[in-house]
Amino acid sequence: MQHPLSLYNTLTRRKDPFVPVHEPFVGMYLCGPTVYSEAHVGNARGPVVFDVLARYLRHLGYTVRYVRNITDVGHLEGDTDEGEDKISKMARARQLEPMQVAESYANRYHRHMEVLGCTPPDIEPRASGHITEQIGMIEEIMANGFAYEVNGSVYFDVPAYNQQHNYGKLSGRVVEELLSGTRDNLAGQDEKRSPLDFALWKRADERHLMRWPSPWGEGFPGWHLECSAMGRKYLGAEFDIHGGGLDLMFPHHECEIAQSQASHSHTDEARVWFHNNMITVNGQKMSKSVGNFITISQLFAGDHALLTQAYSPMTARFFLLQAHYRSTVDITDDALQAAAKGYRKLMNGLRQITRLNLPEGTERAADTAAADAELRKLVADCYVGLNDDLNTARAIAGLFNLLRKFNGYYNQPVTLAQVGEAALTEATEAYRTLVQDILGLRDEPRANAEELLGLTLQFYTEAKSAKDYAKVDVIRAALKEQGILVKDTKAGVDWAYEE
RNA sequence: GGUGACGUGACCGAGUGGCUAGGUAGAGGUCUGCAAAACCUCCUACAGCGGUUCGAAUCCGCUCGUCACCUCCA
Repeated sequence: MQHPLSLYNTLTRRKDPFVPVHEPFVGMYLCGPTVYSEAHVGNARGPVVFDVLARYLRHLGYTVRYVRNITDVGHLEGDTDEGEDKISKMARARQLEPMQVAESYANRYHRHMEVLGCTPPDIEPRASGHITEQIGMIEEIMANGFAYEVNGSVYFDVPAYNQQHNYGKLSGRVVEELLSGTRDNLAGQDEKRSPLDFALWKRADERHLMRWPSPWGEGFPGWHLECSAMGRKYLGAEFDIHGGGLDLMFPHHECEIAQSQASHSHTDEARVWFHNNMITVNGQKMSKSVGNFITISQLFAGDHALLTQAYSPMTARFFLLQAHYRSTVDITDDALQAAAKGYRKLMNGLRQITRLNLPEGTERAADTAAADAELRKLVADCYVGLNDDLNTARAIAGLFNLLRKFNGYYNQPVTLAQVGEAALTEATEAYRTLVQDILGLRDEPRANAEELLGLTLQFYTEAKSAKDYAKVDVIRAALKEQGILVKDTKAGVDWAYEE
């Protein structure tokens, strides 16, 4: 498959041409949500960007298998090993079954992803459903001498691993430097041989709600393990693209690579490690711990001190895609307002391209070569942007340039006659494809049907009192076409759905 | 402290050794009953100071500033 798509690979620190392991198949894995609280806008960036990547790869003709996990077990609270996992903690606080908490947030996450236009992943495995696989992986790592058991917990032996492999290859870290930087941070880590070691399996204390039997007693899996285990199960020992937020690069993804190397495959799990940058608020990373976050629900409702109004899901998607995924993007009310208008403009273009017909009596120019070439260049620019490390910002800029052309044709049919039919069709189809299929921006109906109906009934009432029965009949018939019955009652005009 | 990024016009935000980014906002114009939309024109910026170069916002150095990771985080 010939195409010039290049992606920046964190592992190689440069843009490399994308070559799948098993063409035409592409396996991609994205670290999904930990379903113990409401997702914020920052959490939406990865899925949106990864969705565009999946859409574009499909557009290029690949058969994509997209896996995104749901983390419903295990992530420790804080950096001590005494913590309880987040879901258990919340469940205890609310007197709920832990899975109830997870399920409820997972459902909400799905709704948000849906309205954000994210195609569901092909497989959405849950950590809790893959305990067996995770235990199996731990056993492999132990058998290879890269993990040890202490008091019912199993730890990954980073120094041992680093003697044969390179721990830190993804994030550019050096084990010696990491060691020197962690000296005063040893509280509660006495079970570990090295402070860099990380848990593969944790013994559950009596308070811990989520627990599973294992060869080492009752416990739960470590926080980096699920992705390695599930990625391997559904995508193979070496798959194509592993994505996630930049803040997962270390230690999470670093540990994933170590686990994969140490257990079985001697691969880096994925060929391309794909990291999106953070959303900032006033220049500072949006994060749960800092508390400067806007939840997705708050954004959609306009329910936040930083927001003057509600912003629709598609506005949010457009806003995210207007920046390149490897840049930080600062979220402000002004920026969102600008995005809302830009998004609308793009949507108006979607309707505009259906109206570009040569008027009766207008002759198409004999030689359209120049105009055709110009139009094709504008289309090509969009793809150049996408191919260059999925630069959606450039692609969108290209779309606006195209749209300006289309609007010009519409205003001045003379100029429309200068361009050939084939080139025009290509361009309008490219516009539609890029906007809807690749960027995944759909037209959100803006008009409120009830209000429009109310307006129509107002005209109906006015026509009636003016005894303009011709108009009255026209309105009634038109509404009947839409399945709406107008009802003249003593109390006034009302309506009902036709039964 | 270690490591790594970044500083673009009123705002957001691409990009790059020489060629218009784009969106939003603002000004003028065309169109229009008024308006809106659209189109045309304008506002032509790259933190500061040096250096390399025929030429740098783009490469190098220094200074200032901001941020990220090193701990749960997309």
